[in-house]
Amino acid sequence: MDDIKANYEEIRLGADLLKALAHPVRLCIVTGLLDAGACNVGKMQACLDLPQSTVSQHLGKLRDLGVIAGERRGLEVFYQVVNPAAARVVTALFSKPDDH
Amino acid sequence: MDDIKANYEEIRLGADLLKALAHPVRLCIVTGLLDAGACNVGKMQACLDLPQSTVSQHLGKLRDLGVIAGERRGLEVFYQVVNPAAARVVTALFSKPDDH
DNA sequence: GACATATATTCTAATATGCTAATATAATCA
DNA sequence: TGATTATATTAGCATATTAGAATATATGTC
Repeated sequence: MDDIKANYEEIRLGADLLKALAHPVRLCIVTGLLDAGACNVGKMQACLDLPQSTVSQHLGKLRDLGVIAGERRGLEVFYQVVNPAAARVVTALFSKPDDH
Repeated sequence: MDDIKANYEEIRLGADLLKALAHPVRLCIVTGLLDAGACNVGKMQACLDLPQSTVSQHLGKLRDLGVIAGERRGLEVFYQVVNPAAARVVTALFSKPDDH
């Protein structure tokens, strides 16, 4: 607790990553991508039942923070999770600890 | 990706937890508490070098979401992390994956 | 090139969040 | 009881975030 500001930069970056994940729609996207491996925007949009621009903006935030990356194939863009820390966080969040 | 809304309530709760952690000061507090086990407010305040009310409000948010709980001893209140999912998330966030 | 489809960006209004200062509560002690 | 210390709460303002509509940018097809 004494050197709480020593690694403040790391804390700040960590908080930014958590903030990117701390929205139901974005968390839903990342969770879904981790399950599915990859997905194109149209399908996500259909699953989420949200306007195209809303989904695209959330994807943009995740992209800007390096959580996901997209690859274009023809008209479509397929996204996947490329940030190991983000994947660890989401897994940890939803992992049921062993009952005992 | 198909049943992305099936467990939407779980997603929403998870996002709320991440939101509580997604601020540098609060993440700093939780990280510090996980390291130290417990700490009183005055010491946190001194470490963080922030006004008393600012720290108290952040503690309040963490308390309201069940991330931390405080126990009064005389004039002081000692807080500790009581939410396993929050602890798992912070640990996952800062755990260095093995190089290989 | 004109058109259709998939995705991204920009703008705006509404809402949420964070900070500061002031005030309130709780516990201790003289 | 009055004063002191530690912590919590409230109110007001500034800033950030969000959703949705409109518009823009690829890419592919005719």
